[in-house]
Amino acid sequence: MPELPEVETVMRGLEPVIMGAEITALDQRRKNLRIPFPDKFEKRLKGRKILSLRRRAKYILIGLDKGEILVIHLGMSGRVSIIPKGEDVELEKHDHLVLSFDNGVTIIYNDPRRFGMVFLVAESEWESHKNFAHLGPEPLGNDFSAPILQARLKDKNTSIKQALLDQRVVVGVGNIYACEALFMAGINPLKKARLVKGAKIELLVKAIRDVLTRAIKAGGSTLKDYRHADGQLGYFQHNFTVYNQEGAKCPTCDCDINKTNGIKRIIQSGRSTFYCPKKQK
DNA sequence: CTCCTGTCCTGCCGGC
DNA sequence: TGCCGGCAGGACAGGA
Repeated sequence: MPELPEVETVMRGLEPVIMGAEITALDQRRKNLRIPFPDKFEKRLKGRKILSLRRRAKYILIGLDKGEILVIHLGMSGRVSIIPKGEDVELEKHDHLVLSFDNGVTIIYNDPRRFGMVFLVAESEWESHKNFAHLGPEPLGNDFSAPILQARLKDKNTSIKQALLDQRVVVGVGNIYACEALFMAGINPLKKARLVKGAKIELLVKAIRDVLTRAIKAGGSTLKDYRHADGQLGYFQHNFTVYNQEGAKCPTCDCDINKTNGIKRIIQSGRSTFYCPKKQK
């Protein structure tokens, strides 16, 4: 599920609720997700105060006192729910972690497919940790620009679509926003990455930034009191232009009039790509 | 090295 | 109604 904007939204939703609070209990309801939960997990969390919340790529980093970071990755189907003080905690299927805080709030991590990860890493070592060491630039940060993207694409023999999904090239872009950004930039997803350059790179950088920024805004606007009505963070409805729009008319050209049949769906590396063959050359 | 495929897991949807 | 195949927003290991 979640790409950068959804992860950012979850983090922003958690921040005002748990910042400064102390963890009083952990109910760990199974032993692993994709990877095992940390040894002595509750012991290491209990009594810890939340000092910071950050996002890196699609990871949420929750800084604890005593020098450890609680790292959460939502995988494909992870969700976080906030149960406010005074409300009953009713557990549902696939609720794997239940964190209680001294301010009365409860946080639940739910993940049906269990592709997510939750682990601890020392504050001083997280950047060299194997999950973070090879990550590319943040697309909304200063280290993401046309020259930098071009440098990372120039030796890539794969398609531009697959290159954008490679977290070493740029982080946070997943299947949906890769499709959307390529559409905005007018680039064919099948085009070889190394052949995307010049003005097209400029357009692509702008498209990636725009599409992610707009999605974060949409996510933020769905956060009512920093959570959905049902308490869930992480899922919100977007209107995608091409993603999941197979057969629809492309909004910016007359592709379906000349019976090219509008938005097309193809498979690249086993994953769906949606695009307009007329607009995206 | 790079690139591609298979795999982890459950839920949902459409076709028969 | 039930069963089955296909597909789903991610990321990794392993093989070519």
